[in-house]
Amino acid sequence: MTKSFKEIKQTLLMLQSIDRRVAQNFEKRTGISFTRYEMLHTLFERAQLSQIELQQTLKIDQAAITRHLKILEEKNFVVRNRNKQNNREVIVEITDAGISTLENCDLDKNQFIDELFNGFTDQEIKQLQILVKKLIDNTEMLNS
Amino acid sequence: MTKSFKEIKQTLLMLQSIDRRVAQNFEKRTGISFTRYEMLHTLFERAQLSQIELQQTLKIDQAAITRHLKILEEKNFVVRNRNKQNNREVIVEITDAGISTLENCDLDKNQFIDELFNGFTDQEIKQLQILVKKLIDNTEMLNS
DNA sequence: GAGATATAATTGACGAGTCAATGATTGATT
DNA sequence: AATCAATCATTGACTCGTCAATTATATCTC
Repeated sequence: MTKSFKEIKQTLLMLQSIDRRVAQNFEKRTGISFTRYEMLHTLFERAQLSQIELQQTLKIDQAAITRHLKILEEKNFVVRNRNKQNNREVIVEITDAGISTLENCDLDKNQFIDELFNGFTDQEIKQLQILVKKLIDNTEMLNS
Repeated sequence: MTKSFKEIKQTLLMLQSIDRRVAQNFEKRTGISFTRYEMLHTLFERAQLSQIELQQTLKIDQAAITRHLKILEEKNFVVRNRNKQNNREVIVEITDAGISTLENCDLDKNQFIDELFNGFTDQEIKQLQILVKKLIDNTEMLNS
């Protein structure tokens, strides 16, 4: 039951293009990289996290996490400390400066999301979410 | 009418993760980069194209196009010649070697698509396509 | 026809994420 | 207790795509 590749190809191409544009445009508007914003936001929601936990949430490589955190630390948006209970782990926390940076982005971020999903009904957003979830579950099986 | 950012954030994160995994896994299976496969496939469908036309189809930067074509040319999968009617343009064509490379990938590619869209109904694939199209239309408005 | 403008391709420098190798710490086995 | 394996973080080398600057050609305008 092989699907029409031509259409699938186009959909995948569009998906990649969307991602790139989202990242580019988000940074242009808010002044902070989309990935680093997501990191900060995740840390804001969940207080203290190890880098592994961040990695699992953001689904990017550990090496990338380390490098982003280095940048966020230089700007004093996060602090990092070894976990005393397990010295292999680094515990990351957002700082007040980090939180206020998040807050400053809020308007631009909301505006951005509104434009990105302009014309979408709640139903469609939910539908997209479901389909994307299904896709990512499938990608998790790909390596076997 | 700001949407629930938490869910949207997650959807966008998943989208990016899907794209990366698709590219990684496709190359691992077929031995050719996903983007370069798409280039070859586009050239196969449409015979002769300028690099600008390729760029518009693949929606990646011109610079990236130039570099991918350099690689494809080194492998003799494509040939490039200046357009005699307009010497600014380079006309790209797929070679027989390029075509047979495409053919060799076919089985792996179909297998890959089947796994990626495993459990999707035709209806769902169509739905995804529509939503993605809507999204990309919105991203095109973002810069204004 | 000469000079300004536009278009196509190329190059270099950059940021992002991946993989593989390394280091440091912890846990398990004997 | 000593070795061996597993886990977490870091680093270097790499690919990919972007942007900005450059070159070459074509088109427009006076």
